[in-house]
Amino acid sequence: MPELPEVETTRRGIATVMPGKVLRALLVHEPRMRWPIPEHLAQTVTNQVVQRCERRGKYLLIGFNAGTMIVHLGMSGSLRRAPINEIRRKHDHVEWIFDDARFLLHDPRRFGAVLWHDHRNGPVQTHPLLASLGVEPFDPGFTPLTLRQAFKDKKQAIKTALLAGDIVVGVGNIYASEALFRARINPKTAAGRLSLTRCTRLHAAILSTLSDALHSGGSTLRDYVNATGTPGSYFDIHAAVYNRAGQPCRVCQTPIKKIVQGQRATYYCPKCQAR
DNA sequence: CTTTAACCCTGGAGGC
DNA sequence: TGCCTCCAGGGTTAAA
Repeated sequence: MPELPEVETTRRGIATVMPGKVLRALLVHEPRMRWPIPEHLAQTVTNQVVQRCERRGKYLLIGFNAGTMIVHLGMSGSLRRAPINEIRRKHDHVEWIFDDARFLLHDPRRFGAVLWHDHRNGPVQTHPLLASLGVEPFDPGFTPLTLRQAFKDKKQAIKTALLAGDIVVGVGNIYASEALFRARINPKTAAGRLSLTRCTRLHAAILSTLSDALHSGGSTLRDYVNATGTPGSYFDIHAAVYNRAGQPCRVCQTPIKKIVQGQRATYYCPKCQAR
């Protein structure tokens, strides 16, 4: 469910509530996530004050004085505020309980994670899961040259290289296809063959795609929180190519193609993205 | 070192 | 209805 825009929207949601508050309880109803939720996590954080709510890539970082909770939403996760007395539903695996607020981690597929990084082991950024992540797309350090340098000598297809997250984070499967369409670059092009000109186009396309999606992501998340029925979905977003196989390109009417790269679906216009 | 593929898991959609 | 297969927005890990 979450790509970077929804994770960032989630972060903003918890950041307006959690910091400065005492976490009264952490209820772990299902510890079997991507990795087991540490057994002693609840007692470690109970009655500790949340200092900050940050994000690195698609990881949410809930900071305490003693350490940082690392939360990932995986493919199907959401972290939403819920009324204190609302009945917990199926797949609501973890609860954060404050005096006047409550948050539920809901994750049917359990690809998500809740981990703990003790600050005695150094800054959270040195955690193995975070240490080799690429630059944040909205960081000023992310430039066309970042891409050109990182792609240099790579034989990997550009789509796969983008998705790997070790060059720039936050470009998920939907937005990898969307950004390449905006940049008019064929997803199969070897990363190392991209000129600086095309890296500049791709850089701008990544920023505009993510920034557009951030607004949509925010609205789908609000729908999700308020939903009594089905949550908002990224499939509702006006995608140029994603999930549009066989349908006419919005620019040239050529049917959109679907291929598989690295076991993930890629969509592109064979005419607009000829190479 | 780079690149590829298997795998973790549930549920929804569509075919029969 | 039911049963089956396929597919899904992520990312780590082992193997080639």
